[in-house]
Amino acid sequence: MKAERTTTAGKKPSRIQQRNRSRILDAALDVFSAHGYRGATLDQIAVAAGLSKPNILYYFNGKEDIHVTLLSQLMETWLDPLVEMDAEGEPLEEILDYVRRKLDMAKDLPRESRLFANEILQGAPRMRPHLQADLKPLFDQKCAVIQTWVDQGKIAPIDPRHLIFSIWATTQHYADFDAQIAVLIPSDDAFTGAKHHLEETFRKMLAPQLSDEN
Amino acid sequence: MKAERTTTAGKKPSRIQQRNRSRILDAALDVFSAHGYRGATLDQIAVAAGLSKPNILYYFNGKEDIHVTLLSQLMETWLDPLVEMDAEGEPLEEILDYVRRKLDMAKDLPRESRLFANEILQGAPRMRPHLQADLKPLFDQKCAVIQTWVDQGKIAPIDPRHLIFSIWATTQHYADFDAQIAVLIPSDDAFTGAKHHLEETFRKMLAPQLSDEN
DNA sequence: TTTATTTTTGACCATTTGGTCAATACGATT
DNA sequence: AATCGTATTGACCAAATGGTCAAAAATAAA
Repeated sequence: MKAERTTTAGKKPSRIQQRNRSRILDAALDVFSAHGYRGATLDQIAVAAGLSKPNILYYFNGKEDIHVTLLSQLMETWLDPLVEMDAEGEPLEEILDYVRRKLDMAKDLPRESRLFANEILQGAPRMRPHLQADLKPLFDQKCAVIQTWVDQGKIAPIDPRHLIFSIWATTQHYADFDAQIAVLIPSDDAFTGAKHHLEETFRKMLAPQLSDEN
Repeated sequence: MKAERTTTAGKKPSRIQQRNRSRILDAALDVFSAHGYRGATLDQIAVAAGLSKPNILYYFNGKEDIHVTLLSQLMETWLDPLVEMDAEGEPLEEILDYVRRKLDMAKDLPRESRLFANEILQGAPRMRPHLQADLKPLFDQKCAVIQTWVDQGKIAPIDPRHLIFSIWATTQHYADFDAQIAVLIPSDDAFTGAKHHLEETFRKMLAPQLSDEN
């Protein structure tokens, strides 16, 4: 029976273990997000982490194990902004806040955004289970919430599913397609301009039809 | 001096040559768009093309040559919808038509969309020159056109650059993130729903401020 | 039918890459 | 200081992969 200190750590992770595992994960995030799964090599990750390759295999069962660990961790962070959207809050502000959180995320966590994008682009081979188990229920639930807002006339009649897709697409675009954007506009402008633009855009998109709203 | 029948074909390409080159490119589009540059192998491309690996190296100078050829060809197709946007046309309709063309493109050419997305995600290592030389000037020119429409009050005041980004993001999203969308909604609905949603969205976004328009 | 030219391929190669392993260095506990 | 479990690594390995090449087919030209 193997030691197996990776998947389900038998006991408590030592100080040094915790430090090295997170070093590796951070390095791997760099490399995977920049080159994709196949494009990343253990040697690159090792160098970036400041550890030897065998040492990395001491902390993780293999390349895929690192990648999966990364994606699993990411999922939580990734869904959080949507989780926070409150059914009890003021509809328009709730959605606009969601957009803001998503855009901040693209700005502050571009590596994570690209890691995710890469995985989905390749058909989500290692992530579909997570999507099914975690994203789908949350998505359905929040769609229902938005639908009630629509039904109550609090926001314009809109398909909640495509609204969410639009939010994902427009915000993540600034992280995922950064290389293209950098060619087209001064890169420092991008996020400040985007913030204003998206705020205005979604405000107009969601403004309830003029009639007798409360 | 080498034969060099790849880059700048010295003479006229024979029937068989033309057929095989396009077979290879089509197969490569499949493989590259599905696995990314590094993830794709010459063997996969060879099998998909129904040719032997050495035979493929007979028609192209190497893996990178195939990839670059593909990207170069794609660029033209990819920019076309934006090229067609007519400065003389009716502003709102011109932009909405652009959105429609872009969405049709995501629907009909998902492989191309993913190939492009993959390349940009990796930092556009092989495409930045093309972006600078082809995309940038076109982008600037069309931004100027849209800006005049804004200045004339024909459409709502909006940053043309971010408007275009939003169009790219929302349309390409349906091709690039297909794997995710397929988990969330019945896949056949996606594009029809998207068409209506995006039409409404951009119509609202661009509706000129209510005042005395012509 | 010959001859010249273009295609095609089996057999190889050098490198890269994910992964193993025995041996060594290290750190805490007694 | 001796001991024991934890960390670390140099040396390897097998498989995968991009690419080469000389020889054989196939095709076109004479």
